Amino acid sequence: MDLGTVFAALADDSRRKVIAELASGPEGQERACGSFDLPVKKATRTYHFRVLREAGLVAQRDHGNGSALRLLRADIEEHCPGLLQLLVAELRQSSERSTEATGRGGTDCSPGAAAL
Amino acid sequence: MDLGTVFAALADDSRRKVIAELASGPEGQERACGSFDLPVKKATRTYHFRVLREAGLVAQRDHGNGSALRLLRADIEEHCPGLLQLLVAELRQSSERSTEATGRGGTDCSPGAAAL
DNA sequence: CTTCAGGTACGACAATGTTCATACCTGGGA
DNA sequence: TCCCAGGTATGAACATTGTCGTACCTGAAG
Repeated sequence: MDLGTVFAALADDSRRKVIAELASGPEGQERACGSFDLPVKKATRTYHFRVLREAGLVAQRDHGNGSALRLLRADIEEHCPGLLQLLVAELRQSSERSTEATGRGGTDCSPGAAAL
Repeated sequence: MDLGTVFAALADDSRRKVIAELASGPEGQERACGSFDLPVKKATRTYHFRVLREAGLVAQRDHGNGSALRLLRADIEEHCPGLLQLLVAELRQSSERSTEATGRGGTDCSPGAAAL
């Protein structure tokens, strides 16, 4: 687990969002790759998932037709304690911001945002 | 303090080393820009320091002839708790590695590494 | 079987990031 | 005074990254 690779992976907004949403969910949760709302085409999505895998942050399981991501929480907490909290806090802040703006109905309709 | 900018800044080995060495030193310590042993020319060094400044990680004071870096520890700890510990741990590991290899005389001759 | 949604692989491309040479500025010491 | 060490600014070369179109594969539904 290389810090440089991890930081490079987390420098991108889309990838940080994926990790933060996974970290907001329960331990061991698998989430469908298509369930992340990213502002990019699917080829780019595939690319981002690969970067996250190669940084050792997630594992990807192939369902034949679809696939799912699982956060490698134990590894991350062991090598980078506190890192996930940072990302979750950022995600929470951004969803608070959009809740303020619209009055209701921000990003927190995503599963797990209210859970932990 | 933008997480994306911070992670991008810390994705580079040289920049991570600078922050880690500053974080290993005492609070409020000022360290001469030239005292960091980086494997790049001085123009590149200047560039890296600028990236660190613009990420909000360090402040730079001009001595006329030379200049010095100071870690913005309070800001970092407030917005990214635990981040500095990660970098210090990585620095310590790498200097342990070189100490093992040579038997003695690794990177820890740099000021501040043994101090605290 | 045919079609379709979800993914991947590959190549292309623009945008960014990293590195350096060079020229320049500044202050301190010979 | 004249250098020199330490920094910066600029511009160029180069590498990397992020994005996408396209072609392709796979399993499920009709």
